[in-house]
Amino acid sequence: MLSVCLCHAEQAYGEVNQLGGVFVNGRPLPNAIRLRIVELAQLGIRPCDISRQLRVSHGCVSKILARYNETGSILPGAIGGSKPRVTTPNVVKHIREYKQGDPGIFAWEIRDRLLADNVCDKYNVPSVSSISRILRNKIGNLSQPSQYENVKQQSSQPTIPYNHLYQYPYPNPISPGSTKVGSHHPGVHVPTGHCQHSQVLAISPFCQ
DNA sequence: TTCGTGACGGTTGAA
DNA sequence: CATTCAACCGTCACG
Repeated sequence: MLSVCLCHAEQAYGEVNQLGGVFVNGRPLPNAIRLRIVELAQLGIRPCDISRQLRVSHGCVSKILARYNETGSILPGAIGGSKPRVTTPNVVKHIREYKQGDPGIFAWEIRDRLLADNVCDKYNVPSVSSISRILRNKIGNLSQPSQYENVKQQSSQPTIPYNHLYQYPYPNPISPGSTKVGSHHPGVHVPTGHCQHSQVLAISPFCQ
């Protein structure tokens, strides 16, 4: 019971599951635990045992392991936000082109051109304020915004990959979070490294 | 017994 | 600035 690392006031709150484990409803498990799940699995421990040992539901263990096998990342998916409704990648691309062709162009002019060029129709053309926001947020310095349209990659490496404020113990920069496809060696690439020799089960190499 | 799955109640964050 | 709402979360229970 008192083996859990409550080091700090951390997120000592939350709810307790059937196995006695602490979790925060709606929030991802801490990276430290996600990492342990993968590590134990690589050690040959069965998912059902991992579940009991870490007190994480087997459904969750199953999900995290499956995701790791697929993407090579232990990180949770991107939560929140909303998909572009009118601001599709294609629209953004055109706006960028218009802006590059005429840096002094007004948002309303861009809007007109989107319609004129049939990039959008009157039902899905972005509002002028949306266009302004696009110019500000996505285009900003139109110096050399990389030609390729990495549809959803662009926001993956601004600063820290995940949770800057959320009080998760962040032991190490697991997989860079973004370039998931990079390591397609599931089962060879667990970013251990810091778990020296001490038994992997020690729960608090990184409290705090 | 183990494990995949999906409903559920929850949080997040770009638009 | 506040609101929307679709994305993801982990747990639980079923099969």
